[in-house]
Amino acid sequence: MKTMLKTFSLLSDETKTRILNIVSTDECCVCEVMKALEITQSAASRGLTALHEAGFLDMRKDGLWSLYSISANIPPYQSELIKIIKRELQDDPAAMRDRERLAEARSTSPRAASIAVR
Amino acid sequence: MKTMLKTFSLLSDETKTRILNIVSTDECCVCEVMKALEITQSAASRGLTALHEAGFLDMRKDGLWSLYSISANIPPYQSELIKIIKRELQDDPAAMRDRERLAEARSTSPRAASIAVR
DNA sequence: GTATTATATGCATGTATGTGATTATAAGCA
DNA sequence: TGCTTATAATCACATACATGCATATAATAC
Repeated sequence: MKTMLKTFSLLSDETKTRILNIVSTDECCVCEVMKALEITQSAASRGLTALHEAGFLDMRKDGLWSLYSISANIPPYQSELIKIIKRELQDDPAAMRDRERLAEARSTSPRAASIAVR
Repeated sequence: MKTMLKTFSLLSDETKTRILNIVSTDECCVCEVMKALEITQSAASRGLTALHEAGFLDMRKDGLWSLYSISANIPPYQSELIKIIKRELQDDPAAMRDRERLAEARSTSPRAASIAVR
């Protein structure tokens, strides 16, 4: 029960929910999340770390970048929560701007080249 | 988005989650919830009121009693959240005791008679 | 080597919220 | 009219936590 409560607590925070929403689409580094959500580097890093520790996100290092993506092995209830969030944020104005700014950040960041290669 | 975040915040609290879990089975009055969870009357009333205001529970008055039950018309995502909670708490020790004490409270409370009639 | 970039973390602060104790309201009963 | 029971609301307090700022760490480039 404790784990589930912690998860709900995590998702009751707007920043973490918005982060989860954009990372659920594509693997992101910290500075992309920071630019997409227009939040400080500190907030982006902490939000991603928390989602990683809660089991939502995988993390891998690539040079200077820490890359976060939806965890491959996720408990069923977390997977259902992600679905709920993605559906609710589909038409949300703030979330839509997040997605736009993420695309913009991706196309101009130093990572753009390596992303294009994938 | 705000509504969903508020809902997650609500469910990140153990008391409210346990309340929702037992009320999702049967209509309950405040004092039954209080006895089932072994919490104060204050905590039981506040938890039920919060779940009612969030749209999870309906409330009706019957004499001295305030009776709460799962809301008839509930948004899809809330209904999914209830399913998740019920599944996670199925084998939870604390939740199992809650259910046992609820049955006990129901069989001995002044409401026992009116329940039996239903 | 130094400089730059990306990320993580320690610290202090403000806000939100859960809690018990108490009080208020109100219905039913003698 | 009291008296009891059930519930809700107010209050003061404590805890949890999200945040920005500053700093630390680490990898890459020059």
